[in-house]
Amino acid sequence: MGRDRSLDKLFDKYIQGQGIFKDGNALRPTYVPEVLPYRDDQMGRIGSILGPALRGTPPSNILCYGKTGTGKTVVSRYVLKQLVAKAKESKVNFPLTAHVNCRIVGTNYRVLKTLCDAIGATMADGSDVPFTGLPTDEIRSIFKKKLDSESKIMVVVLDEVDSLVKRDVNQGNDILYGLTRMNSELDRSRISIIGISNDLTFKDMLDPRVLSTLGEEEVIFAPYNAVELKGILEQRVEIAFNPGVIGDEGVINLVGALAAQEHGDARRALDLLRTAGELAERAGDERVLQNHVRDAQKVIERDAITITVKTLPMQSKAVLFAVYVLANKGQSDIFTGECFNVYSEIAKALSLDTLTQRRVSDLISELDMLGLINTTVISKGRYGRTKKIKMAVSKKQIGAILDDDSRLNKVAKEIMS
DNA sequence: CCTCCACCGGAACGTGAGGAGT
DNA sequence: ACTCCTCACGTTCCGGTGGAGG
Repeated sequence: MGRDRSLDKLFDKYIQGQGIFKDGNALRPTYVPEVLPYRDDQMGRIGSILGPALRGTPPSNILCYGKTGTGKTVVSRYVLKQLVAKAKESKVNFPLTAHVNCRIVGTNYRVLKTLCDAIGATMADGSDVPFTGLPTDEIRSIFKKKLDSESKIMVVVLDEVDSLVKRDVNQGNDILYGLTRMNSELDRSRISIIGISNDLTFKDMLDPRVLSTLGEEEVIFAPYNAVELKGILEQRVEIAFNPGVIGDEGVINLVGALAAQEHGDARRALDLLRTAGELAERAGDERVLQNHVRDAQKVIERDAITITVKTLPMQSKAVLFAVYVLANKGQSDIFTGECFNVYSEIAKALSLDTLTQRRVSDLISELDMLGLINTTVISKGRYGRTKKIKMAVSKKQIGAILDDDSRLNKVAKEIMS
């Protein structure tokens, strides 16, 4: 088989490390850099709250607030890392730490399981605590016993705690209450908790008893402004890309500007930069240019839409499909009534239950909230009052995604005619 | 100025699935 | 194995309404 010359050259670049990326991980959300710019206030606050741990005094619990991509997670990780390093260096009893993402580990049991793993708590026979099967009480006491035997202070970071409470108000409160109460059941060890939330209103859902202990200290994370975003990007570019790949100052400015529109979301900015880099790499370009960034934004947005549409319940898909069909007929003004009629046909063709118009009206509102369509309530005077519906994303894309669904695909043709 | 359309959107209720408690 | 709760998803019922046409 003959060798493809351009591929050959492309692969060479990887072998010689001459590609776009030097270390793409530096652009991932989990990366903790050596230096964290612009968050001195927050680091100082958290540091001074946790500081007493070095003298063996249990620190207060902390709640961190701020929108997505404002550095809450990375700051807490960073401070804990430094704290442990300092303690080891000074030969004092160093604290234990654990980081739990509550959006992923959503139940009491699994939170405890994560904590057990973090401190190496095991079953009586020395094997790991099982994923499931134990009564929650038992895993709780295993954890307690092990922690107490360590005579240490443990700092637990509960990332995205709000999702815990949102999923199940009662259970969420139980978990938090159980953790905060544990201190009174421990003899030689202490737990302190750092809760991270991007929802300010989440405090309202907390049980007052939980709130009073958990919210002893609060740290607010303001969004990054455009200048700060630029600084962060420059720092990461150094680590992530090979020299000269981002030659153009405009690239960073553009990424910063686009992310600043999204309330200064640093995660978004880094994501954008990474995707732009990947696009450049895939295209075989040697440098990342502004058009790669623009393309990257489109790719990210398109992926987000694809995921929302694909994960839609079947009924909602049918409603969306109805809007799509009407929009494809060249109508720009679609009203609830027509939409419902078309939906009914689709539902019949799909042998789906036909929902009532009232329910469909709610589904339409949901699609609106997801940003897939736009609706406005208007009055047609004599001819009633209704919602005017418009597609909010490109017809082509929606068409392609819905066409991908085998069930919809089958009925698509007969409906469209 | 009044009417009256075609729907909006709140409220209360029904149902089946799934989890916790016992 | 059993009941009891809770929740998501739907339904039924209904009062409310902006403005074109009379």
